[in-house]
Amino acid sequence: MKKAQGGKVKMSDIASALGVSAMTVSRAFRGDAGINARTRARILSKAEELGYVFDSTASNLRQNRTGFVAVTVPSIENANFSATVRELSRGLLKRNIQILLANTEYDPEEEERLIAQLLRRNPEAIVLTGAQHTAKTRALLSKAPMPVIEIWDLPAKPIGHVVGFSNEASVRGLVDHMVRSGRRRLAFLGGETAHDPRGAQRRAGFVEAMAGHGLEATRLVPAGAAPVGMTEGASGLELMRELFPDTDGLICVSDLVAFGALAQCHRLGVKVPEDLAIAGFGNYEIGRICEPPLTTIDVHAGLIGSRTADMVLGLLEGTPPAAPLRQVLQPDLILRRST
Amino acid sequence: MKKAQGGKVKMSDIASALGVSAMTVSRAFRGDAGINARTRARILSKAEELGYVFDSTASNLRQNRTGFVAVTVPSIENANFSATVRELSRGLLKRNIQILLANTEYDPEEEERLIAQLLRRNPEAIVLTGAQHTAKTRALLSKAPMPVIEIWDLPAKPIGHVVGFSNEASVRGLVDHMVRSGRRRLAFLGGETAHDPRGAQRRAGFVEAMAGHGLEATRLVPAGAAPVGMTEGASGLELMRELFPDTDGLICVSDLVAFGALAQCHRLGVKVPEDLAIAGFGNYEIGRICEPPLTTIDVHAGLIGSRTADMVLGLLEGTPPAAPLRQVLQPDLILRRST
DNA sequence: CGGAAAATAGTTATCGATAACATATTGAGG
DNA sequence: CCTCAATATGTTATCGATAACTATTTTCCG
Repeated sequence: MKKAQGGKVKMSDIASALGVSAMTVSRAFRGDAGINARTRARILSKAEELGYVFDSTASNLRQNRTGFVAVTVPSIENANFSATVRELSRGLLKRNIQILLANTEYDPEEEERLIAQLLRRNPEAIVLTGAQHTAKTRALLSKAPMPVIEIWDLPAKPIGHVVGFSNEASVRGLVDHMVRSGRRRLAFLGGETAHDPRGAQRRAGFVEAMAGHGLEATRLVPAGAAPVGMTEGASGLELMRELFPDTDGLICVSDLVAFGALAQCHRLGVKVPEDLAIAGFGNYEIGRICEPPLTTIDVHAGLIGSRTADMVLGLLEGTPPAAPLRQVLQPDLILRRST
Repeated sequence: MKKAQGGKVKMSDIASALGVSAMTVSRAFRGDAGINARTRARILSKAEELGYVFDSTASNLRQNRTGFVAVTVPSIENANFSATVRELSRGLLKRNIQILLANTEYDPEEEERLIAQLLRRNPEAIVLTGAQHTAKTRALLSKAPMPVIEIWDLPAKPIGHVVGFSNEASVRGLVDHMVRSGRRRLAFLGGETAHDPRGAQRRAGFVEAMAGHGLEATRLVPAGAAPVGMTEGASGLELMRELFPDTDGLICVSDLVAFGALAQCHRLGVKVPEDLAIAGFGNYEIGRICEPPLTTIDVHAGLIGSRTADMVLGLLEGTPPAAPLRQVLQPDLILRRST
């Protein structure tokens, strides 16, 4: 039942059908103040009758506004990132702004290609998850006319605005907790690759925090290339027991990895937390449900999204701020029975 | 370092800088055949020098092509849907087509609002996850000039094209397996609400399959409104034990729910599969890792995405098919130790 | 009732790239 | 040296909505 007839209905069609001008129709659609209520009603009803669909491409060109925001994420399959995207999307919906989504697959080169594509579309703002970019990406974006927001990290040299938290400091909270409860032989699982900057920061935070307690952070277990998930957690636990059999506390780069390790402990008869304390990162739903539930860091992934949405809307409506905005969120330590 | 200078660089600026026409610049950018290689090189290098960024809004208007596809999902946080989106995105990237994403939050009214918005943007195609729509949505889409594809279901009255699988038939496979292994007092957890049509179909499939074995499907346990996850699985198991304590096999509306139930069994000392067999749906990563790993149905969520991408590309390039396309995928039964 | 302000609507030009058509240049063959 | 085709480039009009400006009608006051 596709519209077979050639010409599509446009504003001027409605206008001539009613003997008014196209401009009046345009005004009616935008709810412009200076238009007679009855005229407006006639226009809207005629539009409905003709099956008119507003064409935003024309409007986009004329107004130099597109009404969407470009968003890159390493992987939309990660529940943390998708929570951010969801809240971002929900927040932007208040102003009818939509999201143009791109997956970088944890690859800065791919990110560069995607951003080059996205820029051509004139998004109202560009939101980047992560702070690791190629030089060319940085160059492109620093010249871009729209706001750029890096989220999920606290870059030392931000391109524009920032909504993030400190991965290092968050891990410190976990280490402190483990040490406080008597564990000394701590290991960290994951985050060894340059390809996963957030994981690497968490691992760096681990090393740093251990040093703060006068402990050596020698128990660093690799988990492979990002994205690492439950599968890598399970195999990683085996590797840990092989390399550092005396470990009494394990901090994992994410709850998914921690759960994989926990499940493997189950299979091997390792008691958690008696034999081994396990902590995750990210406060995924699974950490709340599994047995024992996981001690973790809640990074407030959804909040990052909603705060970003608020920041975008603020930037679009108000006057540009003198200095780039930087919003630092405080993750929370969540203590559960796995430690 | 924002571009402070007023005017943005456009094709005609490059053109006049080189003493050629804007048309030639346009041709150079699109790699048009009839253009001198040296001219083209000069244009591209001058564009680089001036920091030119192609403006697709103008191109969109003139060519009546936008280069993006609108996609609605109930929730991007669901790993199954996000896998579909990822593969869809990946597949469309081959032709530089991007995704405009919208979350319906499992609400047909919200879907209607979103689709009305998305339509104004002239997407090249519209992909809807799910087949439950309001009458107005159906009306809007059946008049829409671009291809419409419903995925993840096999609607009786499709709007346009379809890439999906049968939820009912898939659950039948699980029931058959349970019955074959001697279980008779089977329960189904979830899918009772009209708000979650896929869950409802799975539950209907359960009832149907039980009837096929001459068994009564009286053990239907509600899990609450979509989205249901691990939390509802855990509470649902308790409810099941209260309502139907003699149950010996539990089929859950998803792996997440099944895992929640499994974790609760752990806590209550219920042995799986000895006391209770548990099966999930969707083949999420968690089902492979948890202990015991879950019997489930692999619906090939990623494949749905890549097949949809192929279908979209085919529809955009070739001549429109005489009849709407309908691609039916076959989910696989995956047997693991939880049953 | 006169006149100014407010309310309402119309005209024209424009956003930037590109389709469609027109023109200029080159080169090969006779 | 000329013709015709192939190659390379230029001109003009256009996609559809809307900003900026102008014109008309109403309203409301002294």
